[in-house]
Amino acid sequence: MVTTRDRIIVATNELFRRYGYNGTSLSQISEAAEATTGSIYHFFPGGKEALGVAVIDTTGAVYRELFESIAAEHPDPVDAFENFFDSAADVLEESDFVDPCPIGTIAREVANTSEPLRRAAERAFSSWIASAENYLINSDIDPDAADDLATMFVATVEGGFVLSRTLRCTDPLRAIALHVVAAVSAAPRTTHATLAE
Amino acid sequence: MVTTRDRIIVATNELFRRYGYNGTSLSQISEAAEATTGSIYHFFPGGKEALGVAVIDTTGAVYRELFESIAAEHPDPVDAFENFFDSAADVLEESDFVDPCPIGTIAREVANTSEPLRRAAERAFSSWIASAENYLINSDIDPDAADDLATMFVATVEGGFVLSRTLRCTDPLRAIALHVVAAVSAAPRTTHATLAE
DNA sequence: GTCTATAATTTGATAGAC
DNA sequence: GTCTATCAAATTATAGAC
Repeated sequence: MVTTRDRIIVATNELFRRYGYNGTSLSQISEAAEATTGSIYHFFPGGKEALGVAVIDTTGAVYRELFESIAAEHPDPVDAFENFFDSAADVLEESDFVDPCPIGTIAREVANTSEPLRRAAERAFSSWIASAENYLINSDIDPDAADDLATMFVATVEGGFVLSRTLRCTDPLRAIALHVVAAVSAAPRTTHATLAE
Repeated sequence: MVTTRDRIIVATNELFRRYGYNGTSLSQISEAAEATTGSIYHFFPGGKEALGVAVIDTTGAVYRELFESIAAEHPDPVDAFENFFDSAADVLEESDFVDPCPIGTIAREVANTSEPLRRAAERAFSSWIASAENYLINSDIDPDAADDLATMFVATVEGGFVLSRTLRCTDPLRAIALHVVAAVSAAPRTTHATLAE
């Protein structure tokens, strides 16, 4: 069942992807969500800022789960990261280069003006890094290397989105994918004790 | 001689770094630049958008020149990239995590609403990639590898800024630097014909 | 080139009926 | 929970004197 609250969050997410946080007005949200400002303030008494936090938390979890579902289908991390970047490039192109995710944009807009929003973005980024790190360790990448690798992965996703979206071309995203994959390939593996020892 | 036009551009750049494009008002700019709105419109008849384009073009050139001056001092690309990321991390920390550069933020805010601003950001990114590629080729990196490497460099800078600024910690930037440096080290070199042949 | 004054619109947010 | 009406403040931009 789609509640009014859900409709507001989904519509706001779509608007933030296109216009960012400061570029989206409550009247736009009201219209797109088919909910009056009274309704918006009923569900989000904290106003636009509280709504923004809810959008970031929701979208952050969706993207973490997307990564984890791709990871679950690809035991080899090289395959998983290749697949993730390929999918991201396809989605970007099909959407006519609308940002796939509003979190990075909002993070940059409000990092110096809203602690609640900044901390929501921090939660999202940290959860992605932790998820990627966990997957890498379970795929026998050395734990000491996994953290840096996961951090670099999230950074390149963010950087790739900005470049590809601004240049309106998926080449940057695909060039970056090659290097992330190379870094994963080159990473030291966990050495397991064998039965023969 | 510092002209009024210069003052407006510098002040706007500082405000955009902190609050983004949509988060900065003309009244803030007027106050920070010590110039009335009449003056702002005198120098930028196209209003806020035209001023934004001027800011992006100016800052884009400044950062390209910064990279080129670091490159000129370090013949070995590994040293150059290491130095660049180290400096960036230091600057970010010293400024209490204010964005060092407004271009990526503006690019994400307006990519779907202002073609003049989007194209200005595209010019800046492309000039950085071209500059890094040119330097890599002159440092005997294989030209086929140099383009992808330069693209990845710019993407990781952008991604590293978002992560480190949002997490208020330079670790991401430093983790990323390690991987960029590793990618440069692993890149194929140009094989030169020698006199002995 | 710089100034003040102001137009026209939109912003985020609230009050109170139903 | 949803609605309409409305507030005060801020927004970009312009006009015209100096």
